[in-house]
Amino acid sequence: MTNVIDESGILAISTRLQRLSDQLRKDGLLIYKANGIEFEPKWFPVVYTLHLKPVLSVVEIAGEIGYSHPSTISLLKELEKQKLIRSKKDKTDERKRLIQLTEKGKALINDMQPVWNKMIIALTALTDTKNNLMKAIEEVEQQMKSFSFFERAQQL
Amino acid sequence: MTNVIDESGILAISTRLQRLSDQLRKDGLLIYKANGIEFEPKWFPVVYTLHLKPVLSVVEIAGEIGYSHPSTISLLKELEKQKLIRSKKDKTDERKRLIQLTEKGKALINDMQPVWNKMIIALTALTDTKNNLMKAIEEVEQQMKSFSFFERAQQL
DNA sequence: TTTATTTATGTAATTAACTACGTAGTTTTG
DNA sequence: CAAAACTACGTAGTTAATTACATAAATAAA
Repeated sequence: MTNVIDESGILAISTRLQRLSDQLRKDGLLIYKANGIEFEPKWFPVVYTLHLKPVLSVVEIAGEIGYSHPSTISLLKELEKQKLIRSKKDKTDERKRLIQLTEKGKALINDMQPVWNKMIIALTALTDTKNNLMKAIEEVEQQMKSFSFFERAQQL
Repeated sequence: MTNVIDESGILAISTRLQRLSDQLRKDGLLIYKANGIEFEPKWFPVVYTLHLKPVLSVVEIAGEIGYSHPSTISLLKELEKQKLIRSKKDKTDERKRLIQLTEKGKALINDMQPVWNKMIIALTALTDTKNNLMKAIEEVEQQMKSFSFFERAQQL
């Protein structure tokens, strides 16, 4: 811990969060690879969403994963190239593209289950410290919902 | 809380961290603006580092803030364009560029102090919940140092 | 039933980080 | 002390997200 940012305290919290996120994502990729799974961590939100809700439009997926719709479209393009998802027009609303997992996609999820389980165990061990990271995130999001960082700072 | 990602638990922790980081950074920008300060949150690590250690080379700054040196160079270019920093060649080592704050940079830091204080208060209030976010981050980084996410998952 | 508004999707340009590579000094080694 | 290895910096290209804009279909309103 010799560096300034680690010592600059809470002002650098955004940087710290991002760094932690990146590290976890990088390790995630390594874990999939080491287990012979061809899957990128950034695909997880879309694939997991379609696993739980099998047929959704582009905007619905974007809403579920909390990304903008253009970001979602580009993820969907990658997943389509991998043949993990496919899409069809909604017959009752011609604007909508309905997305679903392909058989290959469903099979991959099946193969990934044991890896996801390992990840859950490892992440739980990693974050189950005196101050639980997942709970801390949830608590802060809750706090922000009632009163954002901006509002709090302006009120002073 | 209707969306899937918020409910998918710890597997989506990297996405959650990133989202929180983005939100805080966006609000940070708004706070600077609302206080009449022309400053971008992404400059904070470099500027704060130079505030504490007044003369550093490019690679030293990169090390302090935990970024790659090309990322650091591009931040330095922006700060130089804003005339907040300047650089000179190290006479004992011709490869090195030594960076320092300009008078304008130092004055800006002075003007920002009250804003930083507001931010510290707001962030502290926001994150001082049952599970303290800053402490949680530090604890997880400590955990990862002895035994990474990848290592933990592979060992199972 | 036109017209206006909203919604769904898509494209283009931008941003903020990265890795990979190249070059020029500096240091180490045979 | 010449060659090899290392270090510092810079550029180019990539990535994963964004915002802004455009278009077409559906819905609401005049």
